[in-house]
Amino acid sequence: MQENLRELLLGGQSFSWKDEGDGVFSAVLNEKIYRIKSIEEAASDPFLYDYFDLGYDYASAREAIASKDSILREAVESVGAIRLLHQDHWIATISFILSQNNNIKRITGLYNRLSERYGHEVGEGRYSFPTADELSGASESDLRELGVGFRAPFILDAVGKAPLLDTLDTLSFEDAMDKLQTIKGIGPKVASCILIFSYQRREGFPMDVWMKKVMKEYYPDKTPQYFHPYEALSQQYLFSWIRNRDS
DNA sequence: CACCAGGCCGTGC
DNA sequence: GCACGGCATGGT
Repeated sequence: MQENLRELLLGGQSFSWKDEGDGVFSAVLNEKIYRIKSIEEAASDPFLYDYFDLGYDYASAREAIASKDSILREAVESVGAIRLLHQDHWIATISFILSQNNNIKRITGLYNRLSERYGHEVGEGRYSFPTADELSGASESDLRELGVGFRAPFILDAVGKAPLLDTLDTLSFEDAMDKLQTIKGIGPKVASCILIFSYQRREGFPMDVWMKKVMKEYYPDKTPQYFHPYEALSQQYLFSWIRNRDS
């Protein structure tokens, strides 16, 4: 099945990637500028191998999901091959704090402004996303001037609690959810996105406005448990499917 | 002008 | 426990 690199990189899992045209996508990650045109190119790079979760058998997962019901089959066939990224904990946390009551285009803009203002240049005029330490120099009014709005105090709370992010790996999913939600601005939806897209917790099932629509319309009597053991990937397929169909 | 976007917080009941 | 208003900003 055809890899849908555009949906994977620009579809709301990550806000790090830029479309350079001609099928090329670039991002500043791991203190470097990465440029790729296909998933296959990532296999030879240890960082990207891990980032793109290349050790997981997505072909089998996709087939299992598509076989579950006709809606999921439609979603898988229309979206194509996508994955669940394995992003940096800190970057994912701030990214999804920025995402609340916001849209992907504007989230990406805020991500880039934070990088250019508080990150550091890695070459070619491209900037890394700021570390918690780099962001600790920002005041609430500084952040509001950048355009983050009411999320400014949430970002500052996350800066103070950044060490917490290194304590989640050994916890159960529910305990990790609870601990993440001790950071202001992180509720169930944002916490599950962070756990899926940064901690490889495939049992997460984020309920944003798009997924509420899908569940109400197509799964009125179902819970996320219905999609077990592919909650997160099923959710990502349904999210991409409905968003591309209705927007 | 209104309503929406990968929601959450604080308050009231 | 659940319902509801408020919240910054930019797009439609």
